[in-house]
Amino acid sequence: MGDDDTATDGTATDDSARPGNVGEQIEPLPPRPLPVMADVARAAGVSPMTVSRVLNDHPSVRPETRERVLAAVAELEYRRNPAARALVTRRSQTVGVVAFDATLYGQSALVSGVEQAARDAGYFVSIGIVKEMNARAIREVADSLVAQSVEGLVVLAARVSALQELRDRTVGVPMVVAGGAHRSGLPSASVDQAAGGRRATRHLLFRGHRTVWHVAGPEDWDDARGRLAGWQAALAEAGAVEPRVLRGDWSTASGWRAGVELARHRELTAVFVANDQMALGLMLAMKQAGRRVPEDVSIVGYDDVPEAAFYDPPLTTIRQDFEELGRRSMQLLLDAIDTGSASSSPPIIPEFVGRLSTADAFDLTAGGRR
Amino acid sequence: MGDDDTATDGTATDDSARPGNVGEQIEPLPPRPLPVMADVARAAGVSPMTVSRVLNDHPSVRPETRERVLAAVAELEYRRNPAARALVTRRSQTVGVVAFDATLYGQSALVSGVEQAARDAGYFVSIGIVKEMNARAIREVADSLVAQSVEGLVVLAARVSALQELRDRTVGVPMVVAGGAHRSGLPSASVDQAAGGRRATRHLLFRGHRTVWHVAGPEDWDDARGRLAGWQAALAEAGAVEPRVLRGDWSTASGWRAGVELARHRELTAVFVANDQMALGLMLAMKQAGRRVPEDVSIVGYDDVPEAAFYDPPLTTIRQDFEELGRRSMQLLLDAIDTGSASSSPPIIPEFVGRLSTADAFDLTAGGRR
DNA sequence: TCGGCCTCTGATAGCGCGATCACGGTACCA
DNA sequence: TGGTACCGTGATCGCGCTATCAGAGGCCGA
Repeated sequence: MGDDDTATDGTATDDSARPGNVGEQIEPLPPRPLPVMADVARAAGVSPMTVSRVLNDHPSVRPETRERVLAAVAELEYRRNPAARALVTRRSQTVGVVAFDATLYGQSALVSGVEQAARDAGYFVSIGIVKEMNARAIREVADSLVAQSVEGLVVLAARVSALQELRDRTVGVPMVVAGGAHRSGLPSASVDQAAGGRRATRHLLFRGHRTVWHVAGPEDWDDARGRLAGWQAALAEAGAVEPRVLRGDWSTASGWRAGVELARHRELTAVFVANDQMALGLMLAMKQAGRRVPEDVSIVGYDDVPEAAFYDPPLTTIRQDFEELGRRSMQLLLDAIDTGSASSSPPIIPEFVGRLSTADAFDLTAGGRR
Repeated sequence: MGDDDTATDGTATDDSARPGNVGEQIEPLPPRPLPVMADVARAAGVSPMTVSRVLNDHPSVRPETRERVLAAVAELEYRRNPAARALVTRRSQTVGVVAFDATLYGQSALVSGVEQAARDAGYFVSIGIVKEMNARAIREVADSLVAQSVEGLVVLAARVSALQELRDRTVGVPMVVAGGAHRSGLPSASVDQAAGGRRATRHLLFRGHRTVWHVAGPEDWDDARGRLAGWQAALAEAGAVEPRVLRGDWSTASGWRAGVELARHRELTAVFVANDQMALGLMLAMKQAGRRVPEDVSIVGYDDVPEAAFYDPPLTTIRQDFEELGRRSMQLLLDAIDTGSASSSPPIIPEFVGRLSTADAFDLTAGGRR
């Protein structure tokens, strides 16, 4: 191929089996003769500068000149070299996205929204996925993205503790958080989780349930905290007793475990679960324990994943518009890139979606079965 | 794309409020005084070239010189400018991923696998999401990624027709397909879908079911074709009659619709569904129609999404290792980038996961209900 | 008729890095 | 001791593009 692989020489070549860090061996690819701006300029009979102006939509170019240039561009199938462009403009036209476990529905939906908004704005999206959502891992990924010259970062719904640490030691580019980050002090676009939690809980209370149990998400996720706070607020305003909180980790399995535990509480008639996946697990555990949904136990989930309408029974839940959230985050980031100062956008109010997993608490009010 | 938006001409300056395409006004960001290689060189008392060599792990640098340089790098928090680097090496260290609806479990899991493998290899991942999986949309996104100088592309499990068209008009960089693409002639890493389909079907036949119905994925997805072919093969080798194929679009809703239709066939006792989501919808439809799972109807899904173990009943399914598939695709792509010639890797054999959605066909063999 | 100004275009000079070649030094052999 | 072989290092140049400024030409009003 190309050539070299400079390691030749070698008496003591130590070059192989080197851990993949800073250096990495970069062999130039065999040069394909791509046209450059000068080629276009020649073909169009103008100077390279004029070609540049045309491609940048600079106003002061005569229409016919522009035409000639564009014709030459099309003819040669010319494309600007983004590296050369980035070198001189100091703009990479790229933003980074830090995601946690892209297979979580919320995360992947956010990625979609962010990607779409970025594309619309002429930006590329470079993605980094962290296995564990702690500050060190996030920082590591964020740094690598920054090293790649992203102009800004979107961090997808992360742990509060991690965000706080991120806020303290800046990464060098604007950063926004998609999803809850109220307490982190970082600019963010978010959903009003407390409103969602309140809505879910009120629905169950209005249905006649004496109180509502809650299976929360991990303690240090802002989203989880908001939903929990909303649940507490709704119980308080109704004068209902607040049962002990159970914790899950968003996974279906953790919801099932919570369900196994909750099924022992025979007096329980209503549960608000902090996401749909956990609600699915919880419903299974309940049914396995002989408690029917919704006849014996009413359940409300959160997110409205596409499958939720087809759970058995179809799940009453709170819908978050993740794509919109992604778009807003991106808009915030673009503003921050342009103006240098980032702000937060007002929270999106989530939407109640009534399905069949909740029922009136007839039995209780009528003193029936329990 | 030629690009342009030639419509300018307009005597009057029409430069504001222009739709965000090629041109985009690029204003330079306020220059932050980042250190450059010369700064490091000065600090270390060497020439820029030596700094470059150290950072590229070039062998011929005296260890103590290297130390000095690395100390200076750390001191100044120097990071190489990737644009400048890319300009001269002609390597962007970036690969593109074209995904279709990132919220599909398979797609997002693939993204995870690809990202991880790319990161391990020192590459960045730029993502493009297509709304519709046709050749035009894919090509558009692929072109934009190529315009961004990605060194290669991974296309996630796409439609056969789209791939064929892609193969014919090359995009200019190596491309591999993650997921089925046997028939497309493009290099790919894939799962042996036929083996999976056969396994699922055989399981049901061995359980005593006279035959097995199939809810397939979209006709022009290679994955869907493979599973269907495996199903047909298993039926044929067992001498079972082959029922009419139903089609879904991978969505839970489409599975439910298929279920509504299948529930009318009272003689039906076993269904192999081409993915778990559709299986979920189908199970609900069956139950709504009064057919119990698995007592009346046995169901096998495909994918083993994390929720499948908590469906009601827990779903027997075929597990695909998406992350491994993503890694292999990336490896293939890296090979293609290095050697210029792409190959396919041997298909991964999916794994059978037995759960509770399938039962022996007692009734049938005993001539019982139907 | 001329100067001034606007419109359009081009020449030049980097952006920050790595490839190349040249060069001073040391080690080694005859 | 001289020559040869490196080894480690630096000077120079160019990657492809855009910012800047200068300049050619045309238009207008004085």
